[in-house]
Amino acid sequence: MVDRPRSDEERDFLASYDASQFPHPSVTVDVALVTATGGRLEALLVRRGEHPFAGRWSLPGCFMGMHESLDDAAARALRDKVGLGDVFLEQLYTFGAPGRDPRTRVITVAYYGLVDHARLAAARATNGDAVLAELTVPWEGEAGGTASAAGTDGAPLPLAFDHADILGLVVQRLRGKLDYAPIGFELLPDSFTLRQLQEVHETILGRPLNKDSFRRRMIASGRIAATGERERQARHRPAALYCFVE
Amino acid sequence: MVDRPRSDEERDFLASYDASQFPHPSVTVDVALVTATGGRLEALLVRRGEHPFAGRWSLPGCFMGMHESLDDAAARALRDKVGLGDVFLEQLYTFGAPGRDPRTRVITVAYYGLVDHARLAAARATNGDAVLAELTVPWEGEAGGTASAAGTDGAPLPLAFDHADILGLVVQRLRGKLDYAPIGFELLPDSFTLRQLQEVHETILGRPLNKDSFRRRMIASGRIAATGERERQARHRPAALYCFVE
DNA sequence: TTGCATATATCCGTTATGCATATATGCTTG
DNA sequence: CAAGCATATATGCATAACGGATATATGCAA
Repeated sequence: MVDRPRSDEERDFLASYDASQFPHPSVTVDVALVTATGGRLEALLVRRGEHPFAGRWSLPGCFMGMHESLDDAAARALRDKVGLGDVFLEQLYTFGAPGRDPRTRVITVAYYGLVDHARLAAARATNGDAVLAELTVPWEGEAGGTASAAGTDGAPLPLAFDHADILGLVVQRLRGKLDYAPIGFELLPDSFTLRQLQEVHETILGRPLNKDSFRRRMIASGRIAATGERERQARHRPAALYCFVE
Repeated sequence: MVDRPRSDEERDFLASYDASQFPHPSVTVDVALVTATGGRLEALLVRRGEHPFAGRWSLPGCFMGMHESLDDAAARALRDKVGLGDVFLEQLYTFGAPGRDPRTRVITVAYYGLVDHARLAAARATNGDAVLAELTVPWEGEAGGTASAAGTDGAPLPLAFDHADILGLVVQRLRGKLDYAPIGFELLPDSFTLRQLQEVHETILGRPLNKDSFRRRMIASGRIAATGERERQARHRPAALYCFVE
């Protein structure tokens, strides 16, 4: 990181610095892995086997290592707990309310990851403790809605810690970034039709979009390019396939 | 926070939990106090008297207390180090690269605060170790530019830790949020003219804006209301004064 | 009283958008 | 093999947002 010449005096200071003189909070990283499919937003949740919140559902996460960056810790949590690598991952927000973890003071740096549904479903299938939960987030009542999670049978899944707040903020962030950041593409496979992209946008925003205007905006945005291929196996005129560029 | 009935077993688990079994990083909060005036973006920096980075300039900050929220810690840093309260304060990003602090592993939760220039200049005046530095941030080269700070004489002010990155991200965030979040108003006194508001926007964005279109957008936004008062002491037709609503 | 400098209002051409309509095309079905 | 289906793609048009120019208003200074 920052590297510069140091005086002898500063070297002495650093050598005698005692970091343990004050109590330190624990720091964790939690990752909200989100995907969109069939008009639904889904997140991967893992069942907690141990206290606290044993039996409830939580985001995959881990304690920070002393020598890794925050981004690396998030990627590690994803690899170790979900078995996924090479995922779009971005820091979301840091949650540190006293009492959010009943064990001790724990500050968590929340990340969100975006994956296309097929990959996430495959990753979930190899993990017996994980589910893809459907997210419901009301449109922000100023404070920003908290999320509700439901299983495939529609039954509500109780969440651990403040993870409902984290998931709520993820969806809020996606809604806000959608039209100026290339995040919709991360929820689709490498090539996709404009209709698929529109469905992803509508799922995140929770409202229908005008088809023509959406097509025009996307094509004019310069962020997608036609692959020359066409959709297959559709029982109607096949749509052109596009891919994300730049 | 989260409160729910607990089993005896869980109570036992919590009672015997030992948080000190693993090493913990230190956690700090840093606040980038920013204002806009005369076409310049300025941030309040304090001179570090002690190692590490003694003599360099840094953001006001403090170590996290064990029983306060992150927001409370940021407000405390502002109160204790700058003497300011009742400031628009929002979490920005958490920086935790290993080695960003040569003492030990320190993760910092960065906040940004927005104040009108008169208030910030007054606060600075009561603090001999502080300066208002002019910020220069190139338009994001993807990774997001780092900021350069300069004193009133134009001389560059060397920054401590990774605070140049933090300040760079602040400006980037302001640029991104400016047209959908009410942040411009936070940099002005309670009542202001449309030209002042436009200047703030132009300062943050770093480019001139169309005057008529800006007026129309602001008035149509419903976020400002005419106070009925008019500008005074102008050597031309006085502009109507507006205030931020809701 | 006159002129200055800027605020405020009006007008207009261009562009983005919502909406309707027309045409194209791979697949399915008889 | 032909007709029909369902959706993609293209075109046209009314409306609203926007950039830009022009005209008028107004407090202050000379």
